[in-house]
Amino acid sequence: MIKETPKKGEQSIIVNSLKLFRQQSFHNTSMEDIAKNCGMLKGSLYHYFKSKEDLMCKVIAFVHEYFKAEVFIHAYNDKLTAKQKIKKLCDASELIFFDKKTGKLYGNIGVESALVVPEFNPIIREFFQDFFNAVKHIYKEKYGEKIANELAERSVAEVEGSIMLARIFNDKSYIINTHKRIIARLEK
Amino acid sequence: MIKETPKKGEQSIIVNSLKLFRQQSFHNTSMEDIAKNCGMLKGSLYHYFKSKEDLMCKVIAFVHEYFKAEVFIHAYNDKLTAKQKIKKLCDASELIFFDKKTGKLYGNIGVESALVVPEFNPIIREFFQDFFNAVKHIYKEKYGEKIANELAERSVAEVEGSIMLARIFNDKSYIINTHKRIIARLEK
DNA sequence: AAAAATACCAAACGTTTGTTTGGTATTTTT
DNA sequence: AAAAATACCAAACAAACGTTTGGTATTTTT
Repeated sequence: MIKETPKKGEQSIIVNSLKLFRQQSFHNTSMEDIAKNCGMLKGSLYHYFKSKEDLMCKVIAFVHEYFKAEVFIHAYNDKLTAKQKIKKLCDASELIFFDKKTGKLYGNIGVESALVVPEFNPIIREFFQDFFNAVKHIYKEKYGEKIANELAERSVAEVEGSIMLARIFNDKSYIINTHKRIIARLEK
Repeated sequence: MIKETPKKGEQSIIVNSLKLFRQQSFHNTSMEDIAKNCGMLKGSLYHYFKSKEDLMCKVIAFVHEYFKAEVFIHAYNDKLTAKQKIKKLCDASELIFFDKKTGKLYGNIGVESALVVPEFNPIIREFFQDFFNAVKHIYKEKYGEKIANELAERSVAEVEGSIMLARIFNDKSYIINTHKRIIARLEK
């Protein structure tokens, strides 16, 4: 018998939800949207998640793990120079925010909902803490503790702000220019 | 006869809505919330606004005008030096984002909803265009067209990013530090 | 092989929410 | 003074949404 059913199970629901949340935001995605995308009924989702917020939390955690494994990790690869590290980090995050197929620009799903659903706040903090630590770790190769700290804080703010502007004006170059500047700060 | 009724009329509804939208965001504020705050029934709101989105658009426009009159305007006061201008601009916006009474931190209501409600996008763009122009106008006193442009883009991104971080970590210093840096770029 | 857990379906529930309708005082215009 | 516009009230509506319940195959465990 050939199984042609869409992948199910918790993990696949999370991935499908992530896709929808990225495309249409948390508030504009209903449990029915998600269920349909998974080939099941919305009530069935409650077999895996106790609420929509619970699902979202697990989606954010998934994204967090993804960033750790695919983006932040480059900061700790000691085979690279500081400049190479930051470059890899920027490239990897561009791959996430720019959809090469559709040309669409995505934001950080957590950020946008963290300010509206207090429940998400703690996990978003963890995400940014890791983001900050990764960037700081790179700058510390070239700068002292205090300056590295300031540069990291500034870089994270600049990146997040430029992602927002990029989405509002539908123009990637805000992000690309910010990345260039961040890399330049490590230039010899 | 003494009139003790809460102020009504379109303008006062807008101001009341702004207060609620700032405190609880667009999605977490219902028409009933707004009506109650105005001392009327929610149906009555439709005498002034044809939808919740229409109301929000007018609230955003109100904020935009407020920023023009109280914040951006300092960029064009030619009695001030560039440094004085940017300083006034930063001070004025801090007055808006920090609630001295409650200690609460507010965000830019439009930004957070523009990414969720496409209808708001054009008016938010106008807001940022004016913001950008004001900052650029200041930097042009010291730098050439191209650098002023880049510095303005960067400053706006940094400010917006730091507002976001400030709210997520509930810590004003992100904004304060960013303002300091922006001012420092005009130091002799 | 029996028991238990898993992975759903089908349907309904209850609440919230934005919006509409019809009417009535009050104010403004003519 | 009559007519028209304004500023609401009171009530209902309709749709969407997250969630619950009860049940049934299927798979896993014992």
